[in-house]
Amino acid sequence: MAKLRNINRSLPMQLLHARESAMSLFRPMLRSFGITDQQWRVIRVLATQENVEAFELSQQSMILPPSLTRILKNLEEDGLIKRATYKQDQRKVLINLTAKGRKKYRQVVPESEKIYRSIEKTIGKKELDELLKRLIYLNQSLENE
Amino acid sequence: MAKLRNINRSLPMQLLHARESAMSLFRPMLRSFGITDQQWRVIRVLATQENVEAFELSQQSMILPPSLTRILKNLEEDGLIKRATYKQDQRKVLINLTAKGRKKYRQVVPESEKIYRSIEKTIGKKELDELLKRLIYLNQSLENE
DNA sequence: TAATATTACTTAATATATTAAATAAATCAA
DNA sequence: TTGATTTATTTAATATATTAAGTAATATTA
Repeated sequence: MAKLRNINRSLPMQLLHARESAMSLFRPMLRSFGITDQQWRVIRVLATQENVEAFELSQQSMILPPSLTRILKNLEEDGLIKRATYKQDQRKVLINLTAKGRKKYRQVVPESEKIYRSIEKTIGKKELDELLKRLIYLNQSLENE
Repeated sequence: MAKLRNINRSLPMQLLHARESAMSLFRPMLRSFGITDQQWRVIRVLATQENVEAFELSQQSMILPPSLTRILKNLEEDGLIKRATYKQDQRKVLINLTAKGRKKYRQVVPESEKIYRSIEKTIGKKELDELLKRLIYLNQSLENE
């Protein structure tokens, strides 16, 4: 039978594995704050920018527009974000954190950093930097395909 | 306000980005064969082993048991896999590819390898090997946390 | 050996992912 | 300036992810 590379040599599988290994460290913490992984991705983007358009937010949080629509609906119901239509272009939606959303961000940040530093300690800062550098290079390379 | 590391320095985000960049190259091909990413993960595990237990398959395909239950149901309906209960332990389910499933595997493998080689060409074999090595190291390190 | 605990898997409920189609506002072209 | 096209977002439909709870079979233990 035709043979495929071993699963250990599969880049997509190793990336999935690594992502899961990493997120499994953050997930319980995020849940303890009542938010999902994706909600946190949205919040952290909004924490450093104001009046972010949905498409821009979609890109930065790596969440496709249809998923983002629902996530924003839930975050809005929870009072963490608010939407406003952009007057100059009524198609666009501008999104911002509410005071409650910013508070949530401030609460999560130190816990997140704590976990991140424990990862850094486990594999070593040098190794982590090296890995990040190569991931960024991969992302840039595959983007211009 | 408390500040979080830039998103470019976030390992989980870069891993997600990389995974998406990679999968976006494979996805259209898989869809053209009528299978999802996850179905392909299941099929490729089954292609090299017989009578795989559900839990084992779950581990190797990186799919949680509840998701796997549904995926197996769909694959069974499509006639690509078959389930059998293990006589010695009636709790267990043994899963195998059908002839149709093996045919699907044989059809996808060369296309998959083609894409993989194009990635290899884009970022360079050496760089890819280096990245894989570091990902495997990360996975092993985080596993024993 | 009957009560209890564990194991392997499935169901259920809610959230997200993916693809296609729909909608409404803005832009373009004849 | 109106009809066609594009843009930004949402709906819809199906598939998967996550967590908790349920079920049936097996293993343990008093």
